This record gives sequence, structure tokens and C-alpha cells, in this order.
Amino acid sequence: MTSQEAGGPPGNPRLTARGAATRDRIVHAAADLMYVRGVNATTLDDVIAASGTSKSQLYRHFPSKEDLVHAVIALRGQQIMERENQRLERLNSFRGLVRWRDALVQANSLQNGAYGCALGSMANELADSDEQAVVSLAELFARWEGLLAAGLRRIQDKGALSTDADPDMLATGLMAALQGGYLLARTAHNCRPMEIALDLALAQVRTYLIDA
Amino acid sequence: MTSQEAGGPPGNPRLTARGAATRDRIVHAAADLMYVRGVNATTLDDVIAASGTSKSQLYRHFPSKEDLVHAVIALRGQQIMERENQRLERLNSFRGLVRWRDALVQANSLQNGAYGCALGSMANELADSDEQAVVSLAELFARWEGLLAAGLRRIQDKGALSTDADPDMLATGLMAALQGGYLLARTAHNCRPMEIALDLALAQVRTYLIDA
DNA sequence: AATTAATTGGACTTTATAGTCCCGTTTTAC
DNA sequence: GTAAAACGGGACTATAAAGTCCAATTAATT
Repeated sequence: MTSQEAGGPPGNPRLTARGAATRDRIVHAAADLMYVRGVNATTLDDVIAASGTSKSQLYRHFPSKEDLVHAVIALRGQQIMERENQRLERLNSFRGLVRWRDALVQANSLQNGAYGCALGSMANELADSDEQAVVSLAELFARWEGLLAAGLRRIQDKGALSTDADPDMLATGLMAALQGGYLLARTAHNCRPMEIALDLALAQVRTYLIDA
Repeated sequence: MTSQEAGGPPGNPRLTARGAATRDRIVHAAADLMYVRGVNATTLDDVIAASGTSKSQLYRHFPSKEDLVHAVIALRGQQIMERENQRLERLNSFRGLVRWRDALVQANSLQNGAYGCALGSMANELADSDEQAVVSLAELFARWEGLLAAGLRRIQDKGALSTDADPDMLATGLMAALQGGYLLARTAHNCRPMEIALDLALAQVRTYLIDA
């Protein structure tokens, strides 16, 4: 082999700017479709139409639909982690946690609970058919909970949260309330259950609050 | 037409005992398969093989796969509501709620979180493709929450739970924690997140407890 | 016991969708 | 400016799964 892996498409295609842009369009279109219709109900022809590309391009960048799904998970994971990191990295008060809740509830209310959480729905849909996807999603959930736990620990360090509180467990509880809330809201076509679920989880955190 | 609707298969087939038994075998086999693999990944040929029947029988009893799915939801709904009714109809103490939690956690731990909640997974999988299924599932969730709310109200009537507590909201919170817990447990291949989620939701109920 | 109606089995058809192939066009690098 | 490589379009194949049909069997009714 010469300077780089010889293989073109498969293996390690060193993309030009144009190719990278095409790949991006495909992944973004797939992510959108899979979010609103589900992974299974999204066909590759749908993705081609939505991205304005063609089948050979799609298969050049992704050897199989499964690979495309993995790319979508990576994209969604990056988007959500970026958003949540921004919201949570400086979290250091209960009020901040309430703002976090407000943002999620508002976004969900705009669509009457439809679609749910991009990561949660994929986790459910792929749970029994794509182990690699499940592993990635489990990691993302863990990182997301880690962000919450770190924020709670900062509140604790400020002395505003009792040392009796276990930040990791509370973070898991908040994430479960969020995911369960998403599911109930989606089923009821109404974001209210998600709001209630998050509020109860927040009330549980409030229990450990130490008023200044 | 004679005494009854003439139509055989479609409409209102008055089944003989044998026919009813066959129908039952089909629905039960489908329910099992759809629980462990998901609705989409379960083919009608799978159902035929597992139930020991044939395609014409399947189509005699169910005009389409969608109808079979509806029957599965009805069966699962009945099973779960029966089980939950038994566990919750005489609930009148916090200890009883803990026992409810224990039963769910133990069942989930036996399978390391796999499969999740039959209703929850279906709700997620069918959310964007089968509106009638979603309506049925939403009703089942509402009845399930109703059972919890009624139990909480009995605890309240006994004077063991503050009148400040809102049984309906707490019930929604418990259900969200349960469903979110199921999802996280399934993704992590570990029932622990579900245990934590339920425990935090229970702690929230405990907040309103009035010790005798 | 004969007749009729319901039930059953499985081969067959259709359709949707993942995945392949090839040729023409555009970009990039020297 | 030209050659080589990457990109793009879409017709084509393979396959799996839903859904149809009809002949054979079994159960009910008189």
C-alpha cells in the first residue's frame, strides 16, 4: 500500500469536502426521518429522497443500513450531549435544575409530546436487534446522567444540598423520570405526564435542599 | 341471512371451541414473540411456527397483522391489569407499595432488565405507526395509574398520607419512574436503574407520610 | 349415516425494501 | 490542461415477509 490505505469506499475513505458534505446530508436526513417515524419505518429510499442523493452514494458512505443507524446515533448523541453539556456544565443551584426542566418541558410541549426522546426511542426500538447500538446508547445515557450528577455535586459542594443526597442515584432517578415521562407523554399525545414526572423527581431533589 | 350474521371469517365468526383454542394459541404465541423480539421483528411465519398453526388459520382469525397486534395488546393489557389489580386493589399502606415495588424489581432482575415492560415497549414501537394501538395503550396506562391513585387515596383516607399529596400526580410519577426505569435497565442490561428509579419515586411518596 | 358448514394446510402471488452494478460526470492534484 | 480518482444517478437483482386461494379434512346437525 502507498501512503494511505488503498481502499476507497470501504475501510477508510479520505473524503473531500464535497463527500463529507454529502455524508452529512445523508446522516442528518436519516436522523430526522428516524426521529419522527422510527428507525424501522424509515427506508433507505426515504433517506435518499430527503437528502437529495442516491443509493450508490449512500452505500459508498455506509456499507449497510445498520452502519447508517450507528452514524445517526453518533450524531444524535453528539447533539444532545452538546446541548445538555451547555445546560448543565455550570449547574450549581436548584434553580438551575428547574431551568433545565423548563427547557425540556417546553420543547416537548411544542410538539404535544410527539416523538419523545431521540435516544430513548432508539434504545427501545433497537434493544433486541442491534447490540452495538444499545451499547452506544447506554454510554450516552451514562454520560448524560454523569452531567446531572456532576451538577448535583457542585450544589452539594456549595453546601446547598445535604451530603446525605447521592448525586448518582438522583441523576438516575431524574433520567428515568425524564424517559418515562417522554414515553407517557408520547402515548397520551400530551406533554403533561412528562412535566409531572420531572416535577416529582425535582421535588425529590428539593427534599435534600439546605436553605441558606 | 339466517339466525346470525352470515359472514364467516370476517365480521363476527362465531367460533367453536376448537376455533377459539386455535385463536388463543396464535395470540399467545404472538404475544410471547413480540415481547422478546419486538412487534416489527416478529413475522407471521414465526407466529405460525410457534403456535403450530398455518397461515390460513391466522388470516381467518386476524384479517391483518395489525389486527393480530391489537389482539396481543388486548391480551397483554388484560394480563397486566389482572396482575396489577390483584397487587393493588387492597393496597392501603406504604408497606404495600414497597411490596408492589419489590415484585416488579424482582421480576425484572430475573431477566437482567431484558425486554422491559410489554406495554411500554409496544407503546414506543407503535407510537408513530398505529394510532389505534396507541389509544388502547394510553387507556391501559391510565387504568394502571388509576389503580395506583386509588391505593394512595386509601392510604390517605386512613390518615397515613397527608392530604397535601395529590394521588393522581404521584401515580403518574410512579408510572413514569417505572417505565423510565424499565428503559434504562433494558439498555444497561441491568435492573439496577429501574430499582433506583422506583425507590426515588417511593421516597417521594414517603415524604407525604404521616407516622401513626 | 348423510349432508352441510366450519376449520385447516400449505402452495402461490405480490409487494416492499435492502443491497448490487455500471456508466457518465465532476473535482482535485500535478 | 490533463489524467486519475472520487462522486453521482438510477436501473437492476435478491429476498423476505405480507397477504390470497383452493383443495382436503374435521366437526356439527338432522
